[in-house]
Amino acid sequence: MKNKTRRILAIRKILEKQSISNQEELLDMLKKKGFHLTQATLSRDLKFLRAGRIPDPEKGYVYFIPGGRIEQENTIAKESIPVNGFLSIDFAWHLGVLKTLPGYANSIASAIDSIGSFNILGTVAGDDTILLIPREGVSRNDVLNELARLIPELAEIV
Amino acid sequence: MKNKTRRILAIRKILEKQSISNQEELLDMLKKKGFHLTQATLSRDLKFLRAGRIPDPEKGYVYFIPGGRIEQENTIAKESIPVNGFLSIDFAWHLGVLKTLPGYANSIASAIDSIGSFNILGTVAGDDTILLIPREGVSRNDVLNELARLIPELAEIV
DNA sequence: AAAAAAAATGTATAATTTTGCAAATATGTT
DNA sequence: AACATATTTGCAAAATTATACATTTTTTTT
Repeated sequence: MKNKTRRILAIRKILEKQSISNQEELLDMLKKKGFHLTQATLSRDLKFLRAGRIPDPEKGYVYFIPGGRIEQENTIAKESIPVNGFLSIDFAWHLGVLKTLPGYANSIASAIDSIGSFNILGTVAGDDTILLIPREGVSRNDVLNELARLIPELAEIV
Repeated sequence: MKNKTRRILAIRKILEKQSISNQEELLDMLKKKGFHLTQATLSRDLKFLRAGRIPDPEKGYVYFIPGGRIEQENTIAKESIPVNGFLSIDFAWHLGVLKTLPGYANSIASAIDSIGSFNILGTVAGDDTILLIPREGVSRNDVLNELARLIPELAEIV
């Protein structure tokens, strides 16, 4: 099934970059890229991707993928940003969840790791979220106090 | 030629209000409204209007007019935008673990974040896996219900 | 108003896309 | 591994959409 996945990603990439006006055309491109499939499968792939087709003055009709989510994220960022990108922290059970500006999670997480706190077992960072795992028996306040060394804003709420 | 104009407007109005999945269907509606035309003309009208068609979980395929109802839902939208690439969800303890197609985790996670659910504290995305942290006291079903807004497939199992 | 030009439409058909079904692959279970 | 389940895919055919061409209708020009 890895095949389908790679293909789907390739299709998305192609559609985002070029103007494709029918499936036959896209099929050729995919074949040149080494994918082996039929038009029927391609039709299903496009459905899976929710790729639509819209009339176009130039090419007659053109396929497109709705939702450029990735681009939107890029524009949202970089604005009223606190220097370090930290946004908030919450706890659920024993876990801490930090929210950051998109793309900041890793650097903040690694900063947290670097303080080598005995109280903080480790962190897992995504793009804009950090999962923080405290050692057993460590209170939320303990964690907040540790973090306050890195994140001044926290000093106020501890 | 006044005819064409009235018809074009009627088509636009219909497409903005209802989900039409093919030209035959739209043709019937127009005929009931007193317009007399063939599918060929309708095809030309749709091209004139730049009306596109995109895959839809409900009706298979749905026509839309750029700038109209669906388009807005898909682009701007505070409303739920269906996401692609979702594969499965499981729970371990209080944590949800979503599997996605490779490379999709981040976009789906960010879609989840964007609905701003009080129930969902945050997510952490890898390449094809998302860790979802619910707020304390939130049930699995609560989470599933939130997610169903983004992932139509979930509506069935909730 | 007649002639010429342009636009709109239907018919028939071509082009394109979708899908039912069966076979092949892959995944999950015991 | 062997069996059961589920997913993916190709093939062929159906369904849908687009268009070449001829004809009619509308608009413009004289």
